Amino acid sequence: MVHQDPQPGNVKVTREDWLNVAMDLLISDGVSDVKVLTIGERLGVSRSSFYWYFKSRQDLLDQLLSRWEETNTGVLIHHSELPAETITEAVLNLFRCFVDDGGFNHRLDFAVREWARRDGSVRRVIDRGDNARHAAVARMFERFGYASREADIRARVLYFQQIGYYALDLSEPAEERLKWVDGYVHAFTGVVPPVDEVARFRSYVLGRLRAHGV
Amino acid sequence: MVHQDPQPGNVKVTREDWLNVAMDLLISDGVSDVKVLTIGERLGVSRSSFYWYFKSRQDLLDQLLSRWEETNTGVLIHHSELPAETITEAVLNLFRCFVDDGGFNHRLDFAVREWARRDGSVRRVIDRGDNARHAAVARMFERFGYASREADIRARVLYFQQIGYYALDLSEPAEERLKWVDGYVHAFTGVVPPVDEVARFRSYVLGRLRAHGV
DNA sequence: GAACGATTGGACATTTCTGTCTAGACAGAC
DNA sequence: GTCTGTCTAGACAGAAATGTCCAATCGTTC
Repeated sequence: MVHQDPQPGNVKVTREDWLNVAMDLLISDGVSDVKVLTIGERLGVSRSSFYWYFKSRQDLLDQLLSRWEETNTGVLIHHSELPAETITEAVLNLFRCFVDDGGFNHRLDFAVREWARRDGSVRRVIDRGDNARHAAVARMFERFGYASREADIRARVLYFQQIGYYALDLSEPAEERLKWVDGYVHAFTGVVPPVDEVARFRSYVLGRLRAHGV
Repeated sequence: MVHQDPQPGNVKVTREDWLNVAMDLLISDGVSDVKVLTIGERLGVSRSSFYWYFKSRQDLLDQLLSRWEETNTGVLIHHSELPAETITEAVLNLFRCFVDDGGFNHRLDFAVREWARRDGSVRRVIDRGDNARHAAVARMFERFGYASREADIRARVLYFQQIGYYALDLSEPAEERLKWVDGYVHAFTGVVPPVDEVARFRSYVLGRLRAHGV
């Protein structure tokens, strides 16, 4: 929305502005509502100048998909590789990316998944991401001595369950969701998490909440 | 598609025909592609006669949502209540509704979930269904002696994971998926399933597949 | 301060939907 | 056999989208 260095000539918005508003629309309303007219109206700019920056609507959508690919999957993999003393701590570290603001954006993830249901090329991009995510979580379990097959299954249960949670689109307040954390960790790892690990996670989440004034 | 008893007069299609084709479209292409023209073309009938049977497109959509409500949730709850000797057998019984043809239709479920993301009234119907499903699975765990809190969490892990599996929309062949069954049951219940229970489930699924000539 | 060129706006064409209106077709009742 | 009520087709209107064309605008450069 902010134009760092105003371009020469009669410029009102940049290509980035178009992309940012398009991304917001994709997340909140789905790909079918990413419309040139709507974005133009939000930017206070004529619809036709869109075609200066993009070849077509499809061109814009391709850019959005590239953006998605760079964000969510990378964040999740990074968190799965965070150093930890125990498997339970590793799982709690992974959970952090689901509560971090700059972390995993589940609404974006589902907007893209929905899109993929009707577009084969998007489907392929998603499959690549899901495989990478599952493999990263499985490696996390293996690092703590789980045999390859068990690590694979536990990674499936953990990752699929997390995606399922977002698929349901529950609007559970964070305090409510926190109540179940130790239970989840136990179910995912087969190990009861030490109380101090869980306490550390709880205060991390609550701190985040306060920092953003919820 | 079949007209049991041909209606009097100049009748080509019935209200049911319109609804069936609309449901197929909802499942395969999503609610935004449930279009009067498209359905009419598939039925080989003029678009305008749609308005004889339905007040408007919205009227048709309301009917589709009612149909969904009657099917998926009921099937899942029924399977969660099937008699079993052990918790592992009970979980395997529940799994059956995910492989049965007349069972849980996951593509329909996601078509409706996607729809709910942009329609508050649909959202409320879905929430009701999800609560009922989760409660049914939790009751299943309680029946086998799990304490209320643990039953609740295990129900979440199981149900959310299953929904997550379908959210990913993997196209895993049944044989591949079957490989992990005992691991899943173990992760969900904390109990290693007896080999004969798993074998019974396997042959049930494979029998189903053969019966439908896949 | 005039020319330049990167943007922008408005008019136009086209497609794809929903919904309305009216005349016609067709089986069965009389 | 005509009448009646139940569907059906086609013409029309209108909204919402995408994409094209060309003239207008406004810093920058010379």
